[in-house]
Amino acid sequence: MGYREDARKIKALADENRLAIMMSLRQREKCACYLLEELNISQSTLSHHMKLLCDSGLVDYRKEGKWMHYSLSREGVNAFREMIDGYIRTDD
Amino acid sequence: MGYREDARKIKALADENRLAIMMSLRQREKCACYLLEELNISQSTLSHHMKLLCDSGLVDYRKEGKWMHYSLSREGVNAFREMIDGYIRTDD
DNA sequence: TCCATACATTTACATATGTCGATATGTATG
DNA sequence: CATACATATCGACATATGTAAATGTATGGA
Repeated sequence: MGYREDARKIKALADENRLAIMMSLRQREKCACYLLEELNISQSTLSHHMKLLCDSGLVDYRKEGKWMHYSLSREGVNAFREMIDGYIRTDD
Repeated sequence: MGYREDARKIKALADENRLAIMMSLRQREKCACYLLEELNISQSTLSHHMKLLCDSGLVDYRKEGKWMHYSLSREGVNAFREMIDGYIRTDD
């Protein structure tokens, strides 16, 4: 069973800065420089967090010139929800 | 904002052994000694994981004599689901 | 009361993770 | 091409986390 992979995806969300990023992305697509102003973290730290979120599939990216635009991935988010549900559903 | 508390709860699920425990508890209530046989971990490690799961609210416990019986908490699980949803919902 | 059983707590340690400064890479613009 | 800007990667470090052995605590039976 692939508990390791699922744990890795859940870990992508298990950090307060990444939760703040997710909340911000719920509104609309944001570029990295915008997120950087919202959060009190360094640019390298933000880049690290965005990599984890993108790798997990929760966040999509779009490169436009010098800018990286990040947004919630509808597919990734739905897959995540179902994955979580597989662990916490109580089968009434 | 309570990102820290939410991150803590999500972390409770972000481990492969704890995911295996959740899958096992989906079937029915289990005592610690039973879980111990299912998982290849030491007794102290299991106890540690159960504490994290109980603290997160996802798992309920019931003490019966020498035995500890663990089960999914319906309330905790529903609260967890909604908490997660608050971060990944895309507001269509 | 003594002992075995079931579980929790403590302690120690190796690995994982979050963080930032420094540096590298890529992109537009003069 | 040189420079500025946006972002990624690297290196180092402190803290968090998962793990198990040893020990502590509670419960029940002989």
